[in-house]
This record gives sequence, C-alpha cells and structure tokens, in this order.
Amino acid sequence: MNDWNRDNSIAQFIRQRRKELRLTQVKLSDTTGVGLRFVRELEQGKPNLMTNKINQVLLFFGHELSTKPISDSTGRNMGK
Amino acid sequence: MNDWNRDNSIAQFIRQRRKELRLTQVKLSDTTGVGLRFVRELEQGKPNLMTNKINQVLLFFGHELSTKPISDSTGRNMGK
DNA sequence: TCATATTATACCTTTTTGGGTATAATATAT
DNA sequence: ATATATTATACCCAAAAAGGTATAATATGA
Repeated sequence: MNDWNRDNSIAQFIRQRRKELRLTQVKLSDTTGVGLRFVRELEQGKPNLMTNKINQVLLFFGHELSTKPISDSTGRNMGK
Repeated sequence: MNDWNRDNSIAQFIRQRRKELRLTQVKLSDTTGVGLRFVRELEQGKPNLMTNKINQVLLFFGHELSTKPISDSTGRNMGK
C-alpha cells in the first residue's frame, strides 16, 4: 500500500469520468498518449505529478488544471 | 526567450496575487519554501511543473489546484 | 467455479525537474 | 541619469518523475 491521497479531487475526477465512458486505464493511456503507469499514479492520487501530463489527460475530458480557493469546514476562505 | 505560455491562467493568478501583496519573487520563494527559480518558471508559464510545488505556493494564497472545463469562444464545453 | 479482463505493485532506465548560483536585463525611485 | 531593486537567463548537479515491462492481486462474467 502506498501513502497517496485517494480522495484527491483531481484523481477522483479522472477515474470517475473514465468509468462513465467505460474506458480501461489502458484505453485512456492510449488515447491520451500518457503512460499507463502515469494514469494509475494519477488516479491513485500520487502527490507529485507533472502538470502537462495531467492536462494531457484532462483535455480528453474537456477540462484543464485551474486554481480554486481552499475553504475550511465553515466555508471560510483561507490564506493571504 | 522561451516558448512558455505567458497567459497561463495559473501563472497569471500567482503573479497577480503576489503583486497585490507587494511581494517580490524572492519573498514569495522564502515564505512558501519553494526555490526562487521555481517561482519564476511558475509565473512565466512553464508547462511542466510538479503539482505539489505549485500547491505549496497556492496554499499561501488560500488556493489549490483543481480542474475546470475548457470552453471555447462561444462558451461551449469541449471534450468527451 | 473458472477463465478472462482489469487494476495494482515492483524493478530498472532514461529524461527532466528543481535548486543553487552567477550573470544579464529590466524596472523603480531619487 | 544613475544607483538600486527586481526580474530574467544560463550553467551544473542531485533528486525524482515517467515510461516500460513483468508479476501479483482483484474484479468481472460466463
């Protein structure tokens, strides 16, 4: 078992969309052009990934990396 | 000159927020703990960056990496 | 159950990032 | 204009990602 973040929202998004389209990891790897290992690390929430590779996959789903505010449990915005 | 994407939205976000707080790249580098070189590559829109490093900077601004739909000029959603 | 498909883990290699530093270019202020 | 501060570019090095492949584990279906 690795110590990656399974409920990483990006990871979840990818896996969910992939399953909705009934694609295997292999298929997604082929069609997006990233390695199979990368698809797995991505879906399993490996913390350190290359943004261009992620975007390469997200593009297939019509998405891209962006930023969003972090809110705590009360909905308050954090940070400077 | 490099061929990076200057109007990368994440890059723009970082630089804009940094300037609003009147911080130098050096200051931001120090306070976030990432290297100065990284801050520069980030703001200049280098496409291949490690997500954890970006998040390390975004956290300071109360943000984090996420995904968003790509829309064309008409506002239509793209992709599968 | 049993065979197959899909996903997960482990090992090795190549490639590239990120850090640091030094230097050059640009912006800012007096 | 000129001194200073800030940002940009170029170099090398260590550390780590991504790819490939092989094997194990798990899920799926007949």
